[in-house]
Amino acid sequence: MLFSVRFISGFVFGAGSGVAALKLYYYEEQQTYTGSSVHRVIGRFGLPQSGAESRFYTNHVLSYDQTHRTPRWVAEHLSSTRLLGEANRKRCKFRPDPSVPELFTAHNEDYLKSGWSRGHMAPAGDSKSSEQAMAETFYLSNIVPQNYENNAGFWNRLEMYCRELTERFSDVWVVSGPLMKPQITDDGKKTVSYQLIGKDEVAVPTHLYKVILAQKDPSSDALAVGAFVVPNAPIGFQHQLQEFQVSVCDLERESGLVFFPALQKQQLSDLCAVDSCQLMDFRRFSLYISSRKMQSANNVNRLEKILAELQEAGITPDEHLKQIYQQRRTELERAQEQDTNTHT
DNA sequence: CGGAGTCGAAAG
DNA sequence: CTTTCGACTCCG
Repeated sequence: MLFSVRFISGFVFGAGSGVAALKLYYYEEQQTYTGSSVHRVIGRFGLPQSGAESRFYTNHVLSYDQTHRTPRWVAEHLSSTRLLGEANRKRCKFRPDPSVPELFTAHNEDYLKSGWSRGHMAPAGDSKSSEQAMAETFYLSNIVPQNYENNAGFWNRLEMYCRELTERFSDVWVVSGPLMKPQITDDGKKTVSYQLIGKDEVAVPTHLYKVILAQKDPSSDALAVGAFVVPNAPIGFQHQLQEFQVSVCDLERESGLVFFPALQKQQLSDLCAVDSCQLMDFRRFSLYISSRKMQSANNVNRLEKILAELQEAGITPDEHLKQIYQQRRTELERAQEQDTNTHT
């Protein structure tokens, strides 16, 4: 069998930023020829293209689904050092991926007021290492319609857990994506049903999946893997991550994808047997969210309100939060002092 | 006047 | 951390 693969280089200019030209390399759809003349004739005017080729960005790789206007999978590599950085999502914005043809791209209008939020597959929080890397995670090629509570809650905590794994594993690989699971209808028929939103008819997944592969240290080949399928719906703190664990094999059959195909799977251990698979509990999560809110508070009133709401929820601040509170308070008071001075 | 873009506030 | 939304600006 003979593979004819043409190497294409495309230049795409990041709209708005107007600075760096992003250079994307990608393979044109692979076309296989048997060498027989009949197949050359069938392909005389080219064979159909699905646009599913791997797309490479600064800190993630994805395959796009032109039918659903979402990614089908998004792959990342996480490590403690690669998570460092100062890139800020405040300077990023959701936008169509300039490398996706207009005919197949989603737009912000599809999501706004749709009842669904724009959920990152490669999280922005994994790309703090550079503004460019983070900006690319905001391309709609990396986004799926996601239940807001799920996005800000359970899925958010799952993403935090992936980052936390880099404290105990030297290297972590994550593949995330949407899933359309069939339901059994009243008449007993297995049926796939999903909503389409906006003018571009972006497909709302019934579930989201995440496959996590973790390596203890670079020298050993001790690998652990876990696959999780999470409903695209609110999931409360009473639920454990393990409740959503599935075998990689089952997920592969459901998704039609083979994950980490270069891996010797029989050498793998179960991630949840080697690690805790415990997401942040309500208290820790609330404390963390409050700390982030305090750091972005612009006045002392807001600062007080965050503290009050926390105690309203029955949570007493720990020392770490108290420290952040005090630091931010003195910062704000000092700024206010300066402000009044300049205005007198 | 209305669309587009930027900014900051608020909420899970 | 994860978002949405409204107020504001600019401009044809």
